[in-house]
Amino acid sequence: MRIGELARRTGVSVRSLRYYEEQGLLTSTRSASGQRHYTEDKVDRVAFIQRLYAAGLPSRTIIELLPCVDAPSEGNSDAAMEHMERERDRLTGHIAELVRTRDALDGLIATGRAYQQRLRSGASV
Amino acid sequence: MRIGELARRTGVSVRSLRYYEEQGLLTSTRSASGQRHYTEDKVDRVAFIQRLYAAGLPSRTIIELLPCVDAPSEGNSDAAMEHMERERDRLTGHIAELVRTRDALDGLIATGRAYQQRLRSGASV
DNA sequence: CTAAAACCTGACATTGATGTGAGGGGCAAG
DNA sequence: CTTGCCCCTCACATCAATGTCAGGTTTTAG
Repeated sequence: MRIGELARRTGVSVRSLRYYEEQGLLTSTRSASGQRHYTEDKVDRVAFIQRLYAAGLPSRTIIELLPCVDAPSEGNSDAAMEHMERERDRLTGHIAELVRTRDALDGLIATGRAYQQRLRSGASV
Repeated sequence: MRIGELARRTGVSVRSLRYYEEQGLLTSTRSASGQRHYTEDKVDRVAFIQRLYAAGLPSRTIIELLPCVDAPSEGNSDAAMEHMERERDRLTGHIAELVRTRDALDGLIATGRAYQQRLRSGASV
């Protein structure tokens, strides 16, 4: 498929797809005229890249990890393994923090709802 | 306390504290000579701001939410409540995504470990 | 064949949080 | 008084991902 279709199917902008390629995260074959062509599996890869981005991994890190995805257990250096574990732990900590923040938001929301409830039931300010 | 101490105690750079103030997220009293002075409770506020930032809320959003923190249930407009609920939901979705990503990383790590195990036990490539 | 739609490269713009540096006060200790 | 450290403002730099525009080629549909 060409870049437009990949963009449509992944919800990622054409610009970003070219950027991923520039960063070495995504590969494509080129037609004689220079147009990029992608295989079906690139859809999943783009989705995965997006998730890593969303997880806050910088592309530098993603570049290190992708070989492990491409060739699971082929040349996974100890360094790469350690890097993955570090990122996993970082992510775990980050998740915990987000959960705390969400709980704080929930608390605020509950307080606010209770107040609105009181208002509606006729209490004056 | 002055800005340097607040920075030290929160682990946030002096630059960032001034930026928070510029964004209306943090207040300070000024001494005659113009130096910022903070009360003890600002330590917690800065920590909270940092967590909201870490949760990916842009300062625009944080500005909307902070009044609800400052005066719980006082003038919480419906709009602010809705905004908080939206952010809470967004956060929930984001957390779920991060968990998925972490699980994917875990999978890669497990695969890699198994491979290294095989290597160590004498299998050749 | 032609027009529209999609693609190409390259470059500059943007956003948000933060770094950094210049140039200048404020204040305590020696 | 001077040295050193902390503070002030202003302004420009940075980083990463993405947007956007320009000028040009390719593909597709009619």
